[in-house]
Amino acid sequence: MKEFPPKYIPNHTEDKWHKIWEESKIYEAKVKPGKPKYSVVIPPPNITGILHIGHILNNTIQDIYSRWKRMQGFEVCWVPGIDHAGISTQHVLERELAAQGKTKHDLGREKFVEMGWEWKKKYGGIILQQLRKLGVSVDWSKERFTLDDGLNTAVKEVFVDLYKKGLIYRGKRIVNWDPAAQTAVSDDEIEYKEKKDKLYYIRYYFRDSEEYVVVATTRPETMFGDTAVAVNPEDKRYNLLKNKSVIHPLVNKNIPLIFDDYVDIDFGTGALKITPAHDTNDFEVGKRHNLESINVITKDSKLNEYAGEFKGLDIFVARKRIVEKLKELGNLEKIEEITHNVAYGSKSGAVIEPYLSEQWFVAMKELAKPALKVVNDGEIRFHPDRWVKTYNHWMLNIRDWCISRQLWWGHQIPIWYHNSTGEVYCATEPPKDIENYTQDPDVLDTWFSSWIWPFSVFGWENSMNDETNAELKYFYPTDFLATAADIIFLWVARMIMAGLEYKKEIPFKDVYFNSIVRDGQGRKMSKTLGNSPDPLDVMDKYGADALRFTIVYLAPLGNDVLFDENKTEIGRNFITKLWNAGRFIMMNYEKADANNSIESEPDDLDRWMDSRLNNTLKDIENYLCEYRLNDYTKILYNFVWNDFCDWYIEILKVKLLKEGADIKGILDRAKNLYISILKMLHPVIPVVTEELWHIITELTDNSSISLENFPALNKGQINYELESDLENVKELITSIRNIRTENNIPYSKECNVNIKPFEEDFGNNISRFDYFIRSIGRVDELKIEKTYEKFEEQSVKVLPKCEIYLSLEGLVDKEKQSANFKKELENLVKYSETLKKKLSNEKFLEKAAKELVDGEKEKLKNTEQQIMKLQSLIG
RNA sequence: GGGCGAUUAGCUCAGCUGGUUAGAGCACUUCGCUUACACCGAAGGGGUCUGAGGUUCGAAUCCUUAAUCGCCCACCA
Repeated sequence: MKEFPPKYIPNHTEDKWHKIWEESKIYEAKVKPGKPKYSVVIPPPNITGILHIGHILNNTIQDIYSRWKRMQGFEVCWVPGIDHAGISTQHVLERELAAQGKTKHDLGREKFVEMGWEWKKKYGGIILQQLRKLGVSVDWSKERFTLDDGLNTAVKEVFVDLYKKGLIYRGKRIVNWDPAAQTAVSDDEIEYKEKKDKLYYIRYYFRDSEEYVVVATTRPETMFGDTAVAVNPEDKRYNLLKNKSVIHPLVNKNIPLIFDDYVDIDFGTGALKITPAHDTNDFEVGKRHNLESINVITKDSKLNEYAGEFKGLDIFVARKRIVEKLKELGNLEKIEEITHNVAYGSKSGAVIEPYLSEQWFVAMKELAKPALKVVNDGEIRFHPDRWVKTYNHWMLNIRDWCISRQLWWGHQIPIWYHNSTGEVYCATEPPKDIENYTQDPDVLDTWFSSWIWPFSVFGWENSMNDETNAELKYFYPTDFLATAADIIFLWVARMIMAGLEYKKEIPFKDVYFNSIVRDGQGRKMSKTLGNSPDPLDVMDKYGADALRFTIVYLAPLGNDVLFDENKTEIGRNFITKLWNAGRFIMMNYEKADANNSIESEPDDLDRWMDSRLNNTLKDIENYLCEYRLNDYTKILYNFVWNDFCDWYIEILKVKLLKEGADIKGILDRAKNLYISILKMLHPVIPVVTEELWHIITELTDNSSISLENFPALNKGQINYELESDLENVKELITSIRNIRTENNIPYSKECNVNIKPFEEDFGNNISRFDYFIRSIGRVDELKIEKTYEKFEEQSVKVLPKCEIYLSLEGLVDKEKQSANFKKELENLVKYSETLKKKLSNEKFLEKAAKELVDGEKEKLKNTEQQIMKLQSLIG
C-alpha cells in the first residue's frame, strides 16, 4: 500500500498534473467519424489582458462541461486563443513609444506593426499561461490568434464577399471619434459618465434688429459649424419668424431659422442651434433641411480654420476663450450649472467627439433577420433565457456597423484606390498593377475577426475549403458558449449572424451568460478601486481547485457573484475534507490482512448509500443540463460532507470494529463509492480528484481520471423507503445526543437508552439499525420496546413516532427538563391547531390532493400523540 | 425616458411548475483531541420571507402597486 500523504499540497500537485496532461496530449481532439463530438471555442481574452476573477469563472464553466462531456464519451474539442484587441494594443504600443519620446510616425506603419508582433510574442500569451494554472482542458495544439494568417485570410474573404453583395459600403457619417486614439470607435466602446458642466445660453440676433433667439449649448466651440437655428413648428413663440435668419455671433454670416419636430418645446428656450458635423441628431436634422455640414474640429480635437482667431486651440481651451468673447460682445445671456452624461472612450478614457468622417459600414438589417429567427425558434438557447428579450430589442433596432478604425494594428481593409481615377478595387489579393493603387489605410474593427471565430478557428478560409475541411465539418457548429452578457451584441449576436451567413448554420447551440463577479460589497471589480484580487495569488494561497470550486459554488445562474478572497475557504475546506475521507478509507486497509472473515453482503447502510449516490447522480445530471452549476457543486458538497463523511464513514467505523467484520469487503465498497465521488467531482476540481484517484487506485502510469467514464445512473438503486428509515434513525441519534448534551454527559460515558415506539412497525423498522444507534449514540444498553415503565432518574424526549428514555445515574436537571417540555408543548399545540383548522376546512378537503390531506391527517395524529405524552410527563 | 433583475436569519445565498412547524454556508453560543479531518466533530440560538393590496381552501412562491438597490439600452441642446 502506497503511503497516503497526510496533507494535500495544491501548488506542487497542480503543476505536476498540468504538465502531464499537456505532455501526454490527452486533451487534443481528433476527427473521429461516428463518435459524437462536443466542441467549444474560448472567448478569446485580450492580448493586453491579464487574468481576473471573471475569467476564472468563465473558464471553469467551460472546463466543467468539457470534462463532463469527455467522461461521457464525447470527442471534446475546446479551442483556446487570444484576441489582438486593436485599440488596446495600439494604445499600449504608443505608450511604449512615448516613453522613448517617439510617436508611431517616427517608426512608420510597417515597423509599428512589427513592433506589435514582437510585443505579442513577448507578452501576448501571458493570459493563456495564467489560464494554464487553472487546469483548463483545452486543446493547446489548436491555439489561435485573431490576427494570424488563417484568420486574416478568412477576414478578407468575408469582407470581400460582403462588399460584393453590397452589404459593405463607405459613407460620410457622424461617428464616435476618440481624439486620444485618433480613431472611430463603436457605440459599444463608449462609457457614459456623469459630469458637472456648464450650459451656456447664447443670443443669436436677427439682422438689423434688437430681437434675438436664445439657444443653449454645452459646447460653444462647435458653433463655427452652426448652419441653422431650429425651433419646433408647433411652438407659438416663434410663429411669426418664418423665413427669417439670424446672425452668427462670431462669424458674419446669416443662418436660417428652421422648423423641425425634433426640437423639444419644453426644454430650455425651445430653440436649438444645429451643428450637423458635430452632433448625430443635428446631422439628421441637417439632412432633412439640406443644410451644409461644416467640420470645425481636427482629428486631435483642435479647432480648424473655420474658427478664425481660435484656430489651432484645443477645444477645451477654445471653449473658455469663446465664452469670454461672447460675453464681450454681449451675446452671452447666462450660464447654468448642469449635470449631464458625457461619453468617454472605454479604452482611452478620452472624451468622445461626434465626428463627421468617411467610414466603412456593414448593413446589418438583412443579416439580423435569420439571426433573430434562430434564437426565437429555440435553435439557439440562451441561459438564462431572459436575455432573449434583450437580444430581440437590439436586433430589431439594429444599426449599421462602423467597421473601419484609423489604426495600424489589425486587419488592414482589403480595398485599394486607383491613384489617378480613384476607382475602388476590392479583393482578397492586391491588384496586379499595385504601383497604380494605394490601399485603404484603415484597419477593421477587432470584432470583425471575432465574429467569425467559431468557424475560422477550425480552418475556414472561404466557401471553397468549407467542403473539404474535415475538422470544420466535424466540430462545427460548436455546442456551448460561455460568455459575459455585456458582449451579447458586440460578439454573440454578430457570431450568430456570421455563422448563418457563411456556414448556413448556427455557430453554437447553448449560450451561457455567466455571472458578473463583484467584490464583497457588491461593487464592480476594478483596477482603480483595487478591489479585484489577483487570481494567481488566490490560487497560490488556496489552490486552483479550491478557487474553481468556490467561484462556481457562489455563482447562481443569472445573478451576480459577490466574491471575497477568504470565501475561497469554502472550496479549500471541502477539498481537505474529501482528502481526509480518502485517507481514512485507505488507512484501514492495513487491518484487513490479518482478517480472515467470510465475505459479507452489502447491508442496509450500503444500500442506503447507493440510493443516496444515485439520487445525487440524478440531480447532477439535471443541474448540469439546466446549467445550474452552483447547484451541481452544492449537492456534491452536501452529499460528500453530510451523507458520506458525517454518517456513512462514522457508521463505517462501527462496522469495522465489529467482531469478525469483513474489513476488506467493507472497505472495498467504501472505496468504490469514493471513486464514484471523485469522478463526479472531477469536472470542477480536476487536479485533486486526479491525484486522489491515482493514490486510491495505485495507478502509477499517466492514465487519467478525466478519460474514465462518468458514473452511470442506476435508478434501480434508488430506495426512498430506506432513505426515510435512515432519516428516522438519524433523528433518533440526534435526539439521544441532544439529551446527552443537555445533561452534560461526557462523550466517554455510555448511557442506557430505551426507545418506546408508538407503533409496533416503527420499532421493528429501526431495530435493524440498533448496532449503530448504540455506537454513535454512545449507548451501552439499548432496548426498543413498546411497553416500558420509566424510572425516576431518567431524561425523556418525545418524538413524533416514539419516546426516548435515557437513564441517568447522576442528577437529572428536572427543572430544565420540564421547562423544555412546556416550551415544546406550546409549539406542538400551536401546530396541531393550525392542522386542525386546515382539516376542518371543507374546501380544503374537497379541493386539495388526497395524498396531501392524508399527509396532514398523519401529521395531526403524530402531533396529538406527542402532546398526550408530554402532558402525561408534565402532569 | 424604456427594459431587465434583485429584496428570505448578523453576512452571502437556496427554496424549480403555490401545500415544508421556511433551508444551507459563514459568523455566534456551549461542549469536545472520540480509529480520517480543529481547514474538524457534537449539540444549540437566530428569520415569518421589503411594504401595501389582490387571486386561492392554501402564497416566501402567482398578480397589481410602492419603496430601495443594481444592470442594460436610449439620451434633450
